[in-house]
Amino acid sequence: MPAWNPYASACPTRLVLDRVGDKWAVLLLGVLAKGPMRFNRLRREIEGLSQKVLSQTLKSLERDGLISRKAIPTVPVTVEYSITPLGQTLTATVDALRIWAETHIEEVLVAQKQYDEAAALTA
Amino acid sequence: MPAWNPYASACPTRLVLDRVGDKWAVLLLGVLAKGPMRFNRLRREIEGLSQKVLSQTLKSLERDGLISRKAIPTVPVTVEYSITPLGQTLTATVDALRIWAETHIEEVLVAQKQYDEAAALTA
DNA sequence: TCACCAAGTTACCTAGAGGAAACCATCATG
DNA sequence: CATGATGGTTTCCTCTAGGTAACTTGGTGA
Repeated sequence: MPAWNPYASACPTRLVLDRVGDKWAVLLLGVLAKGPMRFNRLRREIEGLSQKVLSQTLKSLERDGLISRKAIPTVPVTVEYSITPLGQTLTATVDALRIWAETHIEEVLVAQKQYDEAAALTA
Repeated sequence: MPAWNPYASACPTRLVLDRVGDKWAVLLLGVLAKGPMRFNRLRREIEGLSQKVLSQTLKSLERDGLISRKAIPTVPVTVEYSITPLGQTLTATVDALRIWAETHIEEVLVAQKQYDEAAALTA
């Protein structure tokens, strides 16, 4: 195993953090983890997500092998997106993060409150 | 527990993803997990990190209660940053992500290669 | 013929993140 | 007196992510 260098874009840590740090990518993986879905359905399901960004995000997720795209020759053609086994393993891991957040959010909020109050005194 | 809404900035999921998606924040947590460190030492340790962003990132991490700041009245004054117990639990969780990345990077790279080759054919 | 669905692409614009580098205060040393 | 260390703040500038909205392609039905 090479010494991973987080500054290099090729570092796997950076790759996964890029995905995980992307709000829409996480949301998409979460939705698709529940079952396959078509393009416009995803758009309606995830409020606030524009066509452009949806298209971009789906592409990069597909490129990473986390989701797969299947064009079905209906008329008009429908395109179904589904999560891959690889994508499944990632959502499982991201879930650990979600659980951390739900477990510790109170502590974070308390810390923020204290910090802000202390800052208010100084100002 | 309320139904967490990932669109709201108050959603804990978004909060933790904001931190985790921040390259420098993750790097800082990683370094501080190994032991306390002073400002300028951090700057030298983490190549490419500007003073401004270091300062900003340390502040937000401190505000979230993930690290703590201690000014020591030496001369010139030294400021020591260290990870909190709360921060420790987060780094442990983020490690799961790092492990996912190291475990599955090969699959992702293969997927990307296949995707790019297929795209090259179409073009 | 016109209108409408699908799934995108493209052009345009703007706000914000982040880098570079200068500036600040304090004290000690040469 | 000037320089260098400490730990920052401030200004300026650039670059890109992402939003809006219009356009595309192809086929179907009114």
